[in-house]
Amino acid sequence: MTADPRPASPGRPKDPGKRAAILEAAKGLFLARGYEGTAMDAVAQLAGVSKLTVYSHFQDKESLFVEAVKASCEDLLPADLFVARFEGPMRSQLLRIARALFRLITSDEAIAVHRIMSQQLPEDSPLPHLFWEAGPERIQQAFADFLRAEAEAGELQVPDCQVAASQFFALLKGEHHARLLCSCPAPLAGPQLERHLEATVDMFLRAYGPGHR
Amino acid sequence: MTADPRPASPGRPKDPGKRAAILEAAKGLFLARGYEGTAMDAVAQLAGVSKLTVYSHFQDKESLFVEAVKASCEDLLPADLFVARFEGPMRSQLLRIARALFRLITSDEAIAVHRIMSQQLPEDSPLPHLFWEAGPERIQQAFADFLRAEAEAGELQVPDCQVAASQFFALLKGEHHARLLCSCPAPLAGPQLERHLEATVDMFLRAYGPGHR
DNA sequence: GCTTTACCATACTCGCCAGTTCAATAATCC
DNA sequence: GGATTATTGAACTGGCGAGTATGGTAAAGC
Repeated sequence: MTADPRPASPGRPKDPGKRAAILEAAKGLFLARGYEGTAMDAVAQLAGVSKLTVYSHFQDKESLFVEAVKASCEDLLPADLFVARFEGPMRSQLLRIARALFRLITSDEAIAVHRIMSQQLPEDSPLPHLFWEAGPERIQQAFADFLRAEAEAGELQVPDCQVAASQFFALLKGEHHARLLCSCPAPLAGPQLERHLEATVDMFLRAYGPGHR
Repeated sequence: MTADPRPASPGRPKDPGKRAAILEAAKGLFLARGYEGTAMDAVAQLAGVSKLTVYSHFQDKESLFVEAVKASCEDLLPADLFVARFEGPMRSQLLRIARALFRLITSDEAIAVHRIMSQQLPEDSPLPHLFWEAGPERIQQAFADFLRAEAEAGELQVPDCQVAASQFFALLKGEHHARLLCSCPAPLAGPQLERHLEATVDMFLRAYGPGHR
């Protein structure tokens, strides 16, 4: 409906390619240097575009910031859910999920977005809710659904799937995620990473595995 | 040794009260408004002091910032360890510890410090390590020691106390801490809070409680 | 008394940056 | 063709804020 191929206005149409380039540049700079640390001139230059063009596509710096962060949030969402297959023993499935999610939430881009959200933004900014519901909330919900299905199949004993999903993510993020946010990372090489994932899954299974009590 | 009552220099000595006032004002403003959002004039005014006095006590804005954040970190440390008493059943003890720690890490000041640490600071800034070792690291270490003692007393079965302590904190922070950081808090009133604490402790006990396997 | 240093108030310099103005050129619709 | 709008480059405005300069007053040691 809004995809009208005939532009309602006469004259030269705006180049959507430029808009995309500006948005891409803004995503990179805002995530890397923060809001204050990013000058509009820098965005224009990186996008290969005049500053006035930036202001013709976006009302002001704050609008551009919001659009850029929104776009980054959507980038992070792996559209396909991670819980497609129901094969193999529970521990292997959980390990596979844990591995994928851990890579996602410790990615440079995810950490950068998380940092942006941790600044104190204007009181009425829509970004926090937007981020939370598009990101953690949605993934956690999908995982809770997975748990519910497995519980009904008798593979798990989970009294409250929401709580269990929340706990799983808390364990998975663990100390390392907090350290990444604080730019105080402990080196987490391959085998240590795998040990962390196993410790997470094993603790989860001791609490909710079949026949635990 | 450095507490020489005789000032080595002649002339009027610096007023340590002023220095403290400046530092106090800086702590408040930096934590509330961030580095960029805080003007030196504002610090001076809030401290009831001339701007030049600020610059006579601290070299520049960045030095003041570092000192203020360092001081805030130390404020957060409850000098007395929380694991003094060994009375009552394990679940009650853990609940008591969880309650105290949760109040600490979700306090306004702790969240503010956490936010500061989440900005991307200059590459070589000493703050992240300083914060981490004075804060989470130390508390977690104390808790690990507590676990070790209990394990030796047969109250718990903990193969790796460091890992277990880390997991306990991850669970305790949980979803709520992340939401606080993102200014996207879910209301966590009294009874829900207590349920969260119980869920945390119960999961921990299922994993490491006596006779779990 | 003298000297030295801390403090105050004000005004100032200077760089950074958001946002605008202007004159010219390019693309598109009629 | 003409009208309309997009885009450009460069110069410009205006505000904010870090850090400094100046001239004066107050407190300490001698």
